[in-house]
Amino acid sequence: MASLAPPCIPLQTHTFDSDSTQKRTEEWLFTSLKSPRTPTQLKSLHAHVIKTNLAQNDLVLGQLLLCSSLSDSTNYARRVFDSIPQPKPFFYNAMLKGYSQTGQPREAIRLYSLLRANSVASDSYTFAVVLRSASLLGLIPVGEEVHGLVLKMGFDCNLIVQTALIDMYCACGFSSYARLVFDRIINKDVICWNTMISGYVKCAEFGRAREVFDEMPTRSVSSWNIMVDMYCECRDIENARRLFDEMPDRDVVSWNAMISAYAKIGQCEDVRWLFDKMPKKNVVSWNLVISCYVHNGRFVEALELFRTMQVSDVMPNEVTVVAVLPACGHLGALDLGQWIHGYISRSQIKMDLYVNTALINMFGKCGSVEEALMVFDSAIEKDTFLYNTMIDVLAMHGKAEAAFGIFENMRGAGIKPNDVTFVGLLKACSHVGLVNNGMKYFKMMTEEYGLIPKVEHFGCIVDLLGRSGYLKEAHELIKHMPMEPHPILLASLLSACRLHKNVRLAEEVALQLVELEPENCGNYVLLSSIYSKAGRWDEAAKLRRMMKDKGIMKKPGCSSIEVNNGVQEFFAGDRDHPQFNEIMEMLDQIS
DNA sequence: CTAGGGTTAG
Repeated sequence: MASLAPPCIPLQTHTFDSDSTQKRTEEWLFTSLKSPRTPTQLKSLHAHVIKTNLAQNDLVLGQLLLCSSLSDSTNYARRVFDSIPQPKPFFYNAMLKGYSQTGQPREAIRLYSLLRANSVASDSYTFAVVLRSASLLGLIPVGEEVHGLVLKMGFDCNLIVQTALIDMYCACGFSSYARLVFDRIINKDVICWNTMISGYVKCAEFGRAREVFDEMPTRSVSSWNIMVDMYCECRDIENARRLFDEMPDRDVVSWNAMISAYAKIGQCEDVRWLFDKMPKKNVVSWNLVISCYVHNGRFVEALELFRTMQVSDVMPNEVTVVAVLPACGHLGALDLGQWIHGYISRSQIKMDLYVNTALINMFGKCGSVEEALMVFDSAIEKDTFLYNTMIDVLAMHGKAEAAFGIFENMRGAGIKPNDVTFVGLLKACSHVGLVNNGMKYFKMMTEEYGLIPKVEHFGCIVDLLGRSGYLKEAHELIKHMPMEPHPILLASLLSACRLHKNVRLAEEVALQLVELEPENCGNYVLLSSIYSKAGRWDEAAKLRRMMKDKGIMKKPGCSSIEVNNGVQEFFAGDRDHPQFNEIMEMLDQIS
């Protein structure tokens, strides 16, 4: 949920001299509470409310609640709410509104139970908010109870409540109940129609959704957007595009929905073409293109686009930084990563779970374990993803003990490890050769947590055994795995053979590997280097000839560095760089 | 009512 809070404008000065009457203070408070406020401002305003005996004034107090709720300070609002002896129905609604708008449906439902327990009157507004929360949580019992009350109290002519009911029933998977409500409404508005259509889409009843769409007397842009989105979900991009081209008007959402469709299937060119063509872009548009580039390994372009965004009129948000940070990580662009870290602290971007995870991952990939740990320690909320990432970063840097420690913290905090957690732990073991620990975690994962080992886990174990010289055991494990041997496992064993100079097994594995993926140059290179190391030059030469005959090219190695806020990529054997000679001279000097 | 985000074996 995006922050509704700041920019908070400063409070207008108000003096409490003899001139300032109660009325004027009241007016001042009321205006001040119309805009979002920082926690400090709220506190001082609340103090004034109490000091001036305005706590009896329902209007001012209600406005204070509403203001706190909508300034992302629902906790503060709740404290004020709880200090009121008998809150008026309006206060409940203000609180409910806050919970609903800050994405806390669970709290909204809890407050609603309190409202029912205290027999406080509800109105159509209460019902609409509670239904929305129930729909988010899929709480059909609450939804049905509210439906009963709505009928009993005669709110069944209220379009907003009816629409909320349709949404709730569809979110809980009962589209037929929703349809019953829908059919009884006489004067349906566009939102009501749209809710029915999107409800059918949510229940994966695409044919019905289309029927309702075709029946609509008048369609809004959203109606079309829902349909475009529906076809995207069915992976029917042709129909999505047909509808997009057909629709009479397109808004940002329409363009973004279409861009998102192309992004999902990795068509960066179409994504970029639409992005450049759209008349008005918002933050979602930028995020879509950036993340599309990143997901397709086009990190340099992603960073370039991020730079362009900074000089545009759109401000980056949480999603933007989560999208660009992996690009920094992949390119090892620590400077830029650090700059983004600072930028987040300076701006209104919240360090949520996603942002923190992306930061830890980026710092880890860029080699700064210290900064990764700093972000980890400062994270207020920690979930499985965040722990997994931290464990993985420590494993990557050979800090096995620290990784184990984080794992223990995780268990202590009651956060459930998943299969990825164990990939990290096993990786930590294999990097420092802790065979016993590795076996312990492998056992723990299956026996204590009931997780089914995947190729990734076997990969770590093969690596762990192989590196420590248990080549035979590793080979046996691959043979007896419950799944097909992934080429990566064999490649891992092959490099272990090279490490421990076991040419006989290496040959066996390499042949199997070459059979499995004949087009991969790496396998030939590895085997040929094993032959060379063992002094079997003719076999090595034979292999290279074989590669040539099959037309297998060695892929150039690639590395990148940050230069003046840009990222330069280098390919092995690339002599086309304009400053090639200077670079070589510099390299000579360095060595 | 509609669009965007994080961890995974060499």
